[in-house]
Amino acid sequence: MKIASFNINGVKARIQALTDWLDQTDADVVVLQEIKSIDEAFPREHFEDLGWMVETHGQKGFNGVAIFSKLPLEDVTRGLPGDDSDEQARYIEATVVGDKAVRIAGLYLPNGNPVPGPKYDYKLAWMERLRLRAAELLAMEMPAVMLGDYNIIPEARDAASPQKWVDDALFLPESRAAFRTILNQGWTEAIRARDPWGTRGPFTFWDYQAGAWNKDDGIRIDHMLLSPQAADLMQDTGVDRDARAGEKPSDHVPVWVLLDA
DNA sequence: ATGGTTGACTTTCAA
Repeated sequence: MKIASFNINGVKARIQALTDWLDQTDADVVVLQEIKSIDEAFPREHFEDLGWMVETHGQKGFNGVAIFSKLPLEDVTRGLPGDDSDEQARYIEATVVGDKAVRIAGLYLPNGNPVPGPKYDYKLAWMERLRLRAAELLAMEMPAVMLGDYNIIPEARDAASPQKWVDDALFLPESRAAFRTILNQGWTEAIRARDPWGTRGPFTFWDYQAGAWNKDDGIRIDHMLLSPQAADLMQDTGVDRDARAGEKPSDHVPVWVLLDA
């Protein structure tokens, strides 16, 4: 079972680029972030006609997540537990049944800028709720993957120019500590499991501004966390960097992990 | 060089 994540930065603007990428990936399951669409306006039939089962959790204008699958989906839930007053659409879960059942959580973690302020407070509060949900997923003792746009630069080597990010919500010590606390529950970060000693990158995001892509001035903020039962099944993982070089690209590229499941 | 670009959806915010 190949599982991928892609922050598409608007499904309407990205329908061609997303369709082209889906056509050449051999993923079985794809989680999407920043669909920037309400459920009723999502081009569901376009993707269903391409063979995908489509589950969305959208909102007007911003945010919004989705799961596409070519395998059966069960027990779909929308929203991150822990705050009934939270109206931002950033989290969706489903169980995908291949040779084995895998619980998939697709997430779009808050950006948190500017710091300090209510947006940063919301980011940290959201991460605390994610920590609690992550512990519940681990307690299931089944293959589980939490993946998406974490808006966290875990370490200096995950940025081409780390000094540019020292005051940014993506790289502040409190943000990184909250991410590390979740990891230390027992999750395995897929990319680092493949390449634990890598010195720089691989990057998953390049700003549209200031020629960041042409200078390879990127950061690694899209992550895949595997439960121990999922980590035991990992066969390969990677980043589809070429997606940033196409026509009208997203500012993120897809990341993926292959499980023996 | 304190800029620059993109998307959704409106005269501006979010990233």
